[in-house]
Amino acid sequence: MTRSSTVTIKDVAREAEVSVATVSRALNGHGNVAEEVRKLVLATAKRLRYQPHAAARSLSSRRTQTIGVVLPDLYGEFFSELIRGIDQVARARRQHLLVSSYHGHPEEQSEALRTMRGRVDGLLVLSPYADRPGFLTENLPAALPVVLINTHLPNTAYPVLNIDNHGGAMAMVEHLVQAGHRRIAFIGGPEGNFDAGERQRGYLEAVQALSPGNAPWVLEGDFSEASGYEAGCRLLASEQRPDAVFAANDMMALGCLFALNEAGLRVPEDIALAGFDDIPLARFVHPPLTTIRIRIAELGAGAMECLLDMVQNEGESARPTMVAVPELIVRSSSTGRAPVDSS
Amino acid sequence: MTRSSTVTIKDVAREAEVSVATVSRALNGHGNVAEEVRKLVLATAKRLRYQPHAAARSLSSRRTQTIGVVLPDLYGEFFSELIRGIDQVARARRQHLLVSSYHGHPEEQSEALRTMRGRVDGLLVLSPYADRPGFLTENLPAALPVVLINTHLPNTAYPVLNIDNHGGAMAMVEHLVQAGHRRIAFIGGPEGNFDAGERQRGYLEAVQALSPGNAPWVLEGDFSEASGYEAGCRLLASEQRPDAVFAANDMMALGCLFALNEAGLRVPEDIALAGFDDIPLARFVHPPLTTIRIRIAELGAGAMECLLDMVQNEGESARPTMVAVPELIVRSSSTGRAPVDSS
DNA sequence: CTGAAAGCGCTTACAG
DNA sequence: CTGAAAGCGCTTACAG
Repeated sequence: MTRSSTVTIKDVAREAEVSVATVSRALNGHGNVAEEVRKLVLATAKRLRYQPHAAARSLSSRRTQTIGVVLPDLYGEFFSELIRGIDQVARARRQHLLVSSYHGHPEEQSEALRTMRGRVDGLLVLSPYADRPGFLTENLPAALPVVLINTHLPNTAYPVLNIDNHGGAMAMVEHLVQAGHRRIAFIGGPEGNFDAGERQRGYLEAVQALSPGNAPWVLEGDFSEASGYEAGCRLLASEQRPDAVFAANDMMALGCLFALNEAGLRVPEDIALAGFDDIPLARFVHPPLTTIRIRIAELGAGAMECLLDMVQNEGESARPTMVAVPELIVRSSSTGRAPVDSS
Repeated sequence: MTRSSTVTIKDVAREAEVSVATVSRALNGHGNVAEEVRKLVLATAKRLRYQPHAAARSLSSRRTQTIGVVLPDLYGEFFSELIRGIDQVARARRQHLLVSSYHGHPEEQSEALRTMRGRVDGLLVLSPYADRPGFLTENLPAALPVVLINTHLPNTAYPVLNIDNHGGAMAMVEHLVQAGHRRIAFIGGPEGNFDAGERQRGYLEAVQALSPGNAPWVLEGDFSEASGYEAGCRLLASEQRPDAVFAANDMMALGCLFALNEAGLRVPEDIALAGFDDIPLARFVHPPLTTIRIRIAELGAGAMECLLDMVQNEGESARPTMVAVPELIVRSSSTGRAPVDSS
């Protein structure tokens, strides 16, 4: 009556009347074991409900079969989606996932990185602090494979998977112009936010390229619904209304929509509206919101694939920087025609 | 120039000119180390950027500082919230989180449980298969502390944290009755779903107790928006309309709302409506939906606290079954008065 | 208070 | 193909 908790490789060896080395080899599928013996060992292990002790195996094999995922938070749709993608790949490739979130100070995060030693074969990192000099290199073993997600870290040796915010914003402006809108205002995101900056840069470039007669028109915002509402009010107070408003994220677009509704303007007949992110709410509001969708799960899955390739190839970085391509989602908030006289 | 990846306790010992035993004791805060020596060791470890190897430590100390979280999925608001609560406690108590999701067959899940050996000090389990005989006991070391979440497993030795679906449904019916509604219809959830069953049981009991003159009125549903819509249509086709509709979840309530809107009925003036779950959308629809909120993050946090107490107390189950208390969220979909002549 | 040594449960050259 | 043995990097009785 051995309890499953205490069955070790020794027990299996004794029971099968072979050495522990042979048990190890048979269980790990090393070719050099006689077929007879292999079968016996496997059967014995199964009968005894033997389960290798992960820590012991890690210690001698230097492999943990575990990937660490370092995120700023575990909450919300973005991270939920990201983890879903990561988890899919992890399961398919039989890896465990050690998640580590932090919120606090950089020191706390450094600590989180350091305690990963001996726990993981590689690390997926999404951190606002990743671009600090030494943050990664000083806290991580030099040999540990690392893949960065949505991190702006130029000249790094680590592969980085980013979201093409710039391209997404350009695609949106292009759509709005094609729909007949000329004067397109933009509600920006928080100062210093990289995603927000890239979206704005895309807007500015696209307007210049596709609607050169109209000067860009940028309103301040901070990604909150309230800031979108305020921007909408400012827009309404201006002497000449734009044909369309493009908000740097959906929440601000919804706030703006609220302001437009209050003022009795119809969307998209009087003014078109677009956002960025494709949050679940986007398709439930009236009118449903044109926006940019990012396949976040795919981003996570891609990062995980890349990382596992590195782990298997002993750190040889398989691919360089990659990018998640955003997708334009056209809904009715933008499909109305712009006033003909506006061009 | 030792690289941080290769600094071991031996290096620290050599550098500080003490034994590895002393280094270990100093680093782990065991009292029996001279203050002088302790300081020297700590300084040396810091200077060398020493980081203990987790697997080695686990192997000899039989502690991993890691809790395994076994969930059916990592996706969606429920799991996102649950993990958030679990993570909060984990961080506060300096534990790592090994997440394991599965979707597939019970065998796959058994395998997931078994590979936890040597990786975790305890397990948080939310599994539709947990009530199968032997599913837990046969795949887990008998000594491993386990806490079950939202699992219907009677007579188990494991602590279980459940959601009080029954009480929540009763509270909702009570609210509707107090708001003046008498004939209250119920849209049920999927056959065999425990949560759905409990909600329905709560509805039936409360109607019998609080509105004895009116027979219960249960419509079929399966938690999908579409099934809520269909139920709404069936309701509209019946000869006598109910005063209120209570759907077993919010998605069905929204589907029902859509059907009522189509038919030109006003909510709550013509018919009141309520759901269960308090999904984010619930407060954004018109009218905002009265519903039941479950503090999922608190559920996760409570489970984690309970589990960590068990781990620290060597498996002594601190508390028995506990329950997450739902909260009634009254919004305008239910606040209208029922027709006076209906009672 | 400190050190030498055994041991945790595996894997993996090294011989044969 | 197989086994004896060293070793992975720690912790922890056991002596002193």
